[in-house]
Amino acid sequence: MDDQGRLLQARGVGMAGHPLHGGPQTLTPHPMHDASSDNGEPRKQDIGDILQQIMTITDQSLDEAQAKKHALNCHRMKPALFSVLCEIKEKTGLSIRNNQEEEPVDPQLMRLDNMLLAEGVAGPEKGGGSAAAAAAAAASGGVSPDNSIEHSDYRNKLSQIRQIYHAELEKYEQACNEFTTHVMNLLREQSRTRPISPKEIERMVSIIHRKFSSIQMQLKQSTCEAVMILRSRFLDARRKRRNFSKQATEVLNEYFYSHLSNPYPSEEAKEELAKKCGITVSQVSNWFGNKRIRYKKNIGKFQEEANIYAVKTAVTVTQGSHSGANSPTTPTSAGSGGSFNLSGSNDMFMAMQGLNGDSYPPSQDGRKQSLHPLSRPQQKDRAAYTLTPLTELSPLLCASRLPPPADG
DNA sequence: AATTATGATTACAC
DNA sequence: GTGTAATCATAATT
Repeated sequence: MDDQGRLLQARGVGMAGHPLHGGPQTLTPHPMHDASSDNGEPRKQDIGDILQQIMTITDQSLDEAQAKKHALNCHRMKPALFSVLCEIKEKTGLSIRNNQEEEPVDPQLMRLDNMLLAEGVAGPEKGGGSAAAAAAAAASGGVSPDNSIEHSDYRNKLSQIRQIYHAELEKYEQACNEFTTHVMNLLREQSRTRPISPKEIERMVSIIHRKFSSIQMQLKQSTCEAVMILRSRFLDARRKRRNFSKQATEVLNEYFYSHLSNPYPSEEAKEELAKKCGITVSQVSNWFGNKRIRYKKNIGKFQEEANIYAVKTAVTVTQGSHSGANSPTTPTSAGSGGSFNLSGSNDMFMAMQGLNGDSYPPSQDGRKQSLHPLSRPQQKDRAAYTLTPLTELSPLLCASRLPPPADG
């Protein structure tokens, strides 16, 4: 009962106090007006004083403020004022949107996180689970000591990045926690003089966290960038091209020349070759792709090589009656008469071997220079490389003549 | 330093 | 997906 009466009275003051923000003087009761008949007057004055003190507390020095705060806390009117503030807050608090805004997990952040995890930067310590390293190990088949140096170099740099990343992350986390606890303490202390709901504290904390996580995101971003640069410098096979080992090339060449009529290894064959050579299947595919096109473009140049491997495999193949023998360069399996795709048969290759291979694709220097990166070679250009069908070519070949260059 | 060899990548066709 | 052809970027050679 008494409480309510006080509350009501206090509320009156509180309401009046609202416009007070503009000018506190209006609220301050005049002491001389003290008619002494009304015992509400001194209280009014009290409250006015309290409010005045609260309003000006920030203008004072820390010690002063601390003392004032303590005084206020001990003030007999404090509970009443507090409850008033509670009520006001309750009324106005409704307007404060409870913006839950459950962060929809920033996709950008997720991407960064995933990448860092994949690169072994964010993952478990020294897990070696670095996908890159694992892939590299798989690719090398464990038989390439030459590039292991580079990989260790790469790993060193990566762990350096990793170290920095973790150190920074920890720093941020620590700072975040420190700041959060600081703010929470502040709010908790303030909650003695003004009502602060746990929700508000929560909100504040989440705001802080969001700010810090945006800083973290920057860190992650730059770390990702660093990793990307490192990758492109060390792992981009194109930049760091290494020739295959001699044995690997040998194995590949052996297969190529012993299947010259159809140099298209099946998936299984590729896998086996890859295993034998300690390279990946796609590397085998690349090799055959390159080999086919380069062989086709200039058979003459590969004559010797073809000879070597033909002889090599010849030992294993039973040589039937080989009369004429005017061309010892004939690959063993060439007789099967398969087709080397697109440009004709291997028969043509064999025939071409007797020619000056260097001159076959007509000089392309001019073309090359005139070819702007933006203007793609058209069918016309490609035609220069497309061999004439054997049926048309053979008479010429018999005559040991080259087809005249395109320009005449 | 210039040239050639070579593995990888790209664009395109099927 | 496979292939070719052109091209790139580097390694190796001259």
